Amino acid sequence: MSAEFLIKKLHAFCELSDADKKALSAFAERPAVVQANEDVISEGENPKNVYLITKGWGCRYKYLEDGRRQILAFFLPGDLCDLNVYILDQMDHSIGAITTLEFSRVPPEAMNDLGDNHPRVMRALWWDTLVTGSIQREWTVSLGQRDALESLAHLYCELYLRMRMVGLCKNNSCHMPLTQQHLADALGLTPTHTGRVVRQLNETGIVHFGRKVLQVKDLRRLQETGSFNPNYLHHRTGQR
Amino acid sequence: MSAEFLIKKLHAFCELSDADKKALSAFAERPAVVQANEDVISEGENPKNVYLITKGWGCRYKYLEDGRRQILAFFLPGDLCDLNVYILDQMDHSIGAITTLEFSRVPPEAMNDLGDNHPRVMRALWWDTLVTGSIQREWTVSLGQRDALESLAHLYCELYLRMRMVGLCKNNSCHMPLTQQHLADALGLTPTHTGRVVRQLNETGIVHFGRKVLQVKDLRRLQETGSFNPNYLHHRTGQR
DNA sequence: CGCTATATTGACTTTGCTCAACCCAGGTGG
DNA sequence: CCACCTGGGTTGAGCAAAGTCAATATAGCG
Repeated sequence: MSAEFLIKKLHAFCELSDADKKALSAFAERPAVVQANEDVISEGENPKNVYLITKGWGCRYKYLEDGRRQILAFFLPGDLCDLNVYILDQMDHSIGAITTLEFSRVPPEAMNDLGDNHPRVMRALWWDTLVTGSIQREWTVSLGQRDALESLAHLYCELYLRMRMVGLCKNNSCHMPLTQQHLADALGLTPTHTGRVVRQLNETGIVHFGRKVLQVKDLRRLQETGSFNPNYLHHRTGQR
Repeated sequence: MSAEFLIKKLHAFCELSDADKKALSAFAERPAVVQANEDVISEGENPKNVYLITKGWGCRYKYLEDGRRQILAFFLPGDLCDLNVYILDQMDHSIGAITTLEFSRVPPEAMNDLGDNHPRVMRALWWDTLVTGSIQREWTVSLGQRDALESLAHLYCELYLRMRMVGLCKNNSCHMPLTQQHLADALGLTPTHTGRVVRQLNETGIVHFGRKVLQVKDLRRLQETGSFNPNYLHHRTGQR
């Protein structure tokens, strides 16, 4: 039942029936695996499926000609990539694995089928897609307006709440297998400066990141530090 | 026939039949108007329609608590906002007018109808939505990786090509009713620095922006300056 | 145990920010 | 038709945030 994380996440939007859940579970049969640093699909390839991440962390990213890289989004278990991307001829960015990554390919027919027979689920998936777009816009805000410390705090909030939504937090902590290089590529900073800012935030005592674990000691203050407003995640209960 | 710009744009994706075009034209009946600096819809409101911009320029934007503003995207004639946004309870950002703005509200029923009776058009609209997402990601890349000069050149390219797609360029020039404040809010810079960079780019002779007109004298070199690769616009003919 | 990744530190540079003064063009009203 | 006003644009000096580069430390992992 490896669609469990997706099902858990969609619960933040609406209740699903058992039949709904069963239909979603069918998505996650025969998972594929890629190793860390390999691509699920690369820029320029023709996308033929929707991808459902069932285990591990991944990211969207894009290189410029001269080697600069921007990470555009992180993928967590339960994340779905681009509901109808197969309309396009080629990917304009890549999707890569950060850890060993397990995922399923959902063919367009399966999506159509879901649309015909489980409209409530389809609606929930569209909700998820809209939230993904909203997260992308919030990254634009971070990169444009927030300074390094705020941006990092904001990213911590996003990832912590998303992990919590799929039930992957315990004791105010969650796994976060990112290097400072990953954070730097996501935040548009250099690894050196990212390191300084990570330390600076650790020293506040509000949060601690190290050894692949993010521990949020004071979520309220972390949100303040990152000028984080959870409304953009469109969680039914308001997500705090 | 104020859906003409949308129809022209969709041509970059596929051919549409006369029946298809007629169905789209129905979208643009009874246009509404807002004045410059007013909102089409504001953050927090419940979105009930899809909006089609038929005339003028607008933008998506978002304020932080302390008054910093980030412009998230520019809207040009022919642009459609958020195909199924009415799934959400409230807007997580605002859509505002830059000039006097003419737009139509397309109700969900009209969208469903289009999906049922004109699948090719629906597919074209989804293409447009995917391109909009791709543009959003490219802004993330600009803000994260490109310096001020590159970012501005990249934005010039985007806006110029988008205006050209809807037939609003003449003699390598197009109308661009943006102040340096708008550019600054979009690029994550201060107006002062934006002004310096605008002048700097004008002085290269590659492009000229002033008095609300953007003149592209050497598109190839402008693209190089902005490390601009048009593939992300997913134009059928490759868009140069 | 040693190798490679990752992370840390320090000195110096650069890009873009701040703030304040000033200028200019175009629209308004006398 | 001209004077004024206002919003936008420009200039300059000093400053801060983040970048660069290189050396060093540390930590997982085989």
